[in-house]
Amino acid sequence: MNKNSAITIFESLASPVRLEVYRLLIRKGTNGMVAGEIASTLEVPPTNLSFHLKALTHAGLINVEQEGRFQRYRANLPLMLDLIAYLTDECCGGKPETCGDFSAAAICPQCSDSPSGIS
Amino acid sequence: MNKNSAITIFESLASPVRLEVYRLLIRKGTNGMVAGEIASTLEVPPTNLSFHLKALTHAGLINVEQEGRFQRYRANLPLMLDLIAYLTDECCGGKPETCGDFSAAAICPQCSDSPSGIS
DNA sequence: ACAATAATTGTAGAACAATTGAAATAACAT
DNA sequence: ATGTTATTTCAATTGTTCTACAATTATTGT
Repeated sequence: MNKNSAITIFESLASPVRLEVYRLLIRKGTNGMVAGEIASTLEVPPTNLSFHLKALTHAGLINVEQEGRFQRYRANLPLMLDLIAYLTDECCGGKPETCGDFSAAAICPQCSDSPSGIS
Repeated sequence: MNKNSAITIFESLASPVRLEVYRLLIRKGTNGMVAGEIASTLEVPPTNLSFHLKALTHAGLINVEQEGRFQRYRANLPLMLDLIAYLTDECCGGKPETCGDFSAAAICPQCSDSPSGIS
């Protein structure tokens, strides 16, 4: 994970259509969905959906696999873990004792080690 | 957390300047930073930084507190937890047995309960 | 009161993203 | 082979966001 990848991911999820696509695919888990199903479920014209699927795929947030004339899309959830790790990389400057009320034990490695960090 | 809040958060972090501000403030933890410090650290003109700080504040990603003529900004890390919970809300349709190789145990509540989910 | 410092607001032009419809590509069925 | 279905690409239009400069507000120090 780096700055450019993170930006691309955030740009991808900053669109209502793409956010709904991503959340839908997370709900569908390993099965995923083919493009047409996504289009009819979310009531987005196929041509527009294709534009958004391309953006999500380019960001790595979803994967695509061909099935005959269908394209099956699946969410890439682990990428979200990388992104969170990138954001909280050097939380509290790596000094747990300064974390105090930062209140993000569940997300910040340093806060978890802090005396006031709730595990 | 709802769709509009999530969109606003993603839009906020989709800008290189704002992403760097947010990461910088996470590193600074509870101390935070005043606007001028952020501007000089990231080498962004104050007028432009102000524009981005407003967007981040509006999204709830950072908080601001007045200190005399300074404005001290701090990251709101817990909001990130809400966002992640929103994304993974109904992961795998709530059926752990279908999670399979979804490989997101650390982030998806259902996957964590699944036989193949790694805790 | 006056000047200096910290930060924000308003405005305008440039850059970028989203949507649409028409056309193209590719796979399948008859 | 031909027609049909699934999906993507292209081009044009519209709307939004970014940046910079000038002006403004608010606080502090003399």
